Amino acid sequence: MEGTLEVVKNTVVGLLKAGNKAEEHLNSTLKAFEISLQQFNVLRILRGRKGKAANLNTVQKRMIHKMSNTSRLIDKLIEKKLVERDICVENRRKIEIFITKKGLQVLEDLDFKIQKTEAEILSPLNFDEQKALRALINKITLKN
Amino acid sequence: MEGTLEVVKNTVVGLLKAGNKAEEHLNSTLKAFEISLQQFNVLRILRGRKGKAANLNTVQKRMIHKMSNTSRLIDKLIEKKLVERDICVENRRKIEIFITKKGLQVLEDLDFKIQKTEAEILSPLNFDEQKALRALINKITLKN
DNA sequence: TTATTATATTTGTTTACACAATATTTGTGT
DNA sequence: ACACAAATATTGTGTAAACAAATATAATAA
Repeated sequence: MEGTLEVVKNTVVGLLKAGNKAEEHLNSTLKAFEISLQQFNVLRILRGRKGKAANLNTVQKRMIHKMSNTSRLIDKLIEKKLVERDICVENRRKIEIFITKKGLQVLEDLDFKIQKTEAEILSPLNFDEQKALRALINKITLKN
Repeated sequence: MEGTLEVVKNTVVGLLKAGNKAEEHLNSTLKAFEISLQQFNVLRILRGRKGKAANLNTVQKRMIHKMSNTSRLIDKLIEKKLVERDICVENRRKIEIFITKKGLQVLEDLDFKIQKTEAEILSPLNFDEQKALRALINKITLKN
């Protein structure tokens, strides 16, 4: 009979491995574009805002990696002219970030390749299994 | 009707987020012991060898993060006297790494705390769900 | 044997991360 | 209004990561 502790441990280790494997896959796809997964993710968040700006705080909360210096990540995207940064007029502590046309273009160029990579990552699972996995993962992530 | 692409994308993003969340949890538990998750993982791999040495290659293959410079990670563990390194006599290219008594002691001190953290990570799931998650994740990880 | 190729690990270097400290602006209480 | 606390973002600094290049040993072929 399998012990509870073992299941927990193996599941967590598996989760870490699966996450890292997915990350490696995606990073290797993104590498040709000289863009990191974190940067890509921020771009996608900004695209999701449909033109509206987002302040750093909001971006940070939605990021995959809860890194502490999002400022510098944004700096890198600005250097590449993929996003722009303004000071928020209502609250001058905040800044507003939005994606540029070039940023949108880069995302468009990437979309198909990333879709393919994502599909590859989940290829061992059929559609129902993918949905099941997502449901389980959401329970973990959304709670707390 | 939900599109396939959306499911794939959301599942992958969820996987990344869940993995990173778990990593943060574990790292914060390990922080007090001034040991990183990667280092901890290597220690657990070595403990699993029950005294037998492992060469770097083997360790690297079992690691969660497929980082390119495991040498320096081992250096850190040696500095802390948690592992030792010998040159393999049969094949002097290889090195043999094994965990010290101090390393085993540190792991023992950590075991309960890590168990608790792991349980916390999976706490939104009941036992059957945890097993289901593990099965799905294993399919992803073991393939390829 | 000698040259060539493959394997295993280490080292150099650039870049990114973690964490703390520091502005800067806003909100609150007296 | 003023002092003090909270919110928001940036910067400084040490450490670890990514990636390539180098080293050392072993295996193979000519």
